[in-house]
Amino acid sequence: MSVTIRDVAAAAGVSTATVSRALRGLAYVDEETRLRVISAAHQLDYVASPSASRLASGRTGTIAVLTPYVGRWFFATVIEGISQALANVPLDLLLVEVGNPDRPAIGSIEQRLRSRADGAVVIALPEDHDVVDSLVEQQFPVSLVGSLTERISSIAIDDIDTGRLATQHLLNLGHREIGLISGSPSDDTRTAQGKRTAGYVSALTTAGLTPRPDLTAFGDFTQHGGERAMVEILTQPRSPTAVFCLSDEMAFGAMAALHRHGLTPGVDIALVGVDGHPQSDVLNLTTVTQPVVDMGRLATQALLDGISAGPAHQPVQKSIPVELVVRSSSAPAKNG
Amino acid sequence: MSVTIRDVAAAAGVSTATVSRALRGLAYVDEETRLRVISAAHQLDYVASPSASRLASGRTGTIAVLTPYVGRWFFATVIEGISQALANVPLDLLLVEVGNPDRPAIGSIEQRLRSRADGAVVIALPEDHDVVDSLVEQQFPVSLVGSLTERISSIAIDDIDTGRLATQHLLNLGHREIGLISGSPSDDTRTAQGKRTAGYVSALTTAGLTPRPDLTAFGDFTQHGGERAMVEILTQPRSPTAVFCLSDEMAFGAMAALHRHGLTPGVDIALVGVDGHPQSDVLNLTTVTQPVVDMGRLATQALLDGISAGPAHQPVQKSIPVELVVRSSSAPAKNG
DNA sequence: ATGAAAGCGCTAACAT
DNA sequence: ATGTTAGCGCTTTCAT
Repeated sequence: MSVTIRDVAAAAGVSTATVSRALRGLAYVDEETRLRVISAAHQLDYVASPSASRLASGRTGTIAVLTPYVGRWFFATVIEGISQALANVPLDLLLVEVGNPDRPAIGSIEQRLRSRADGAVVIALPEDHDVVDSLVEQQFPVSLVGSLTERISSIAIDDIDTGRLATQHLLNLGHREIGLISGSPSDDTRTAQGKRTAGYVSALTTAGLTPRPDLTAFGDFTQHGGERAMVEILTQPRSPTAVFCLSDEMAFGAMAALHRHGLTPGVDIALVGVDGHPQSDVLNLTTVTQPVVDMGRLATQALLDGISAGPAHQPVQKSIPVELVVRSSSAPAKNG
Repeated sequence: MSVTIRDVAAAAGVSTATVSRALRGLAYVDEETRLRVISAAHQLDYVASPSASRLASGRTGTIAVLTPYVGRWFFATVIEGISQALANVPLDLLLVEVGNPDRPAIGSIEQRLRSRADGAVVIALPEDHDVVDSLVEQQFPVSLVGSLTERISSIAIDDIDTGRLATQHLLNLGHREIGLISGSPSDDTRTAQGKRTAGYVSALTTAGLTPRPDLTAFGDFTQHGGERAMVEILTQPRSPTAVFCLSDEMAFGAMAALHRHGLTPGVDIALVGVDGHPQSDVLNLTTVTQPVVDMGRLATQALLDGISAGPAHQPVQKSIPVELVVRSSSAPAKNG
């Protein structure tokens, strides 16, 4: 079909082996020869066939990104960081949507991945998720972003601390009836959701309060879900004076619900989110921010290091510090 | 390393050719044989090596997505649509960030793509962008989302109309001094930005008005940029009573700027955006919405059709209808 | 309906 | 420093 390594070899008057070495910058090539080869390759507009070199070398030259969602802010932003980290290395980025219960894939992902990528950055999947587990078991290089674990490279914020920080902030403001908008009803303590909830509970109990189950609702980590959840909470007999939302997007929805009920965030009900979504600024949402792009970049770097160092590599674990950004959505309890 | 087609062949007592045929669902395989092969493959946990089959067949089994940004809402959402369209076909999704002036890539993208993907969905790049041009010239299957052109499959909204619609809405409300927040100072008329601006100008001139250059500012399609742009506009001697923002994200920034200046969108200055970003709802932003996920899905489908139909394929052009969603950010001019 | 065998275009020993 | 030569694991004629 197109120009092959043989054409370049012929044009440069060398063997294909020399072309291969010269073009990949390997040693044992006379500088003069290298230049001749490069020039020939350039002239012929030669590009090595990835399939061929992958087959021959056993390396795929690609990094897979495993993510449950691609459009949501947190995930898209992590992917942006990964893409940045990959911009200056000769690796392809294979995007794989996984574990989205709405859309099951064909065939097992672990299986397909094995021969398709040299490693994977996994976004927001717990360490003992089936896919992660079987990948790790197969010695497949993996790096997690959004959850921390000892045996695998992983970058995340301290979610328990995040929950505690947000809740404590509300407590400090004098709030005593603090609701919670979580993602889904699950008592899985390994997930970000589980940990943030644990932090929330811990802060409350430390303050001598008991979490009221009737003030917990679920928003599926979407804005519309957050809106519905807030409505649910508002229809309870005794409304809270503050609500901790496990993500900014849900908090935005909660804000919308408040507005629709003629209430003002920070005046009638205090709101705190998690993420540091760009819009939290415009909407004056108090939030616990995390450096999402950096996290994607760091996880990718850890993965690349792990791949080049081999299985002996010590996994990198990095707990990224979060920061509470106080805005007008959280104000002192009016009280009485 | 792992189990190959030969192992399966041995286990099933057939040749590798038969295994290949059986597993890919080709004809001329006895049903009984096929079952035996499938069962053997299953038992051995066999997965065909993509590099090998790609090399042998000449097809890459992957679709590239070319995008200038991965984290921004519009782009991430289009990618989500593409990912959805690819979920049920055996094609990999290769994500390639291009044309982001901040981060030049290594080597020419067109060149690398040729041997890496069977086709590409290109997001928001004009038809005569270098990359698109050279791809098309090489007969490489391409499908555009975000711009329309006759010779290539393309899905987009009518951007001129979009600009006109938004501006006309403001005119209908009685506004006469209508500012513009665009992306960047460029008079390229092929881009979405150029066309929306043209629609804006057209609506104004049709109404007998002359666009005032001092009421145009640039926000780089980001929220912070939109904020700065709005500040610029506000510091002009004669402020407008309304501003048309070429994207919702910039409009959010503009809202923030207004708030910071003690002004209320829709009361002091009317605002209209473009996109239908989920947050436009919470923020009560009047906007021209486009079905972004669908557009990604449609473009992908068009690409796949084009690939299977061969070069004879008639390109699909689809101009997606937009819809003006009126919210409280646009109110009648106070007037006098 | 199935098998044999020749590649696909590279890389990686191994020679020289 | 460079060339020779076996594959890598599949697909695809061409036979049978």
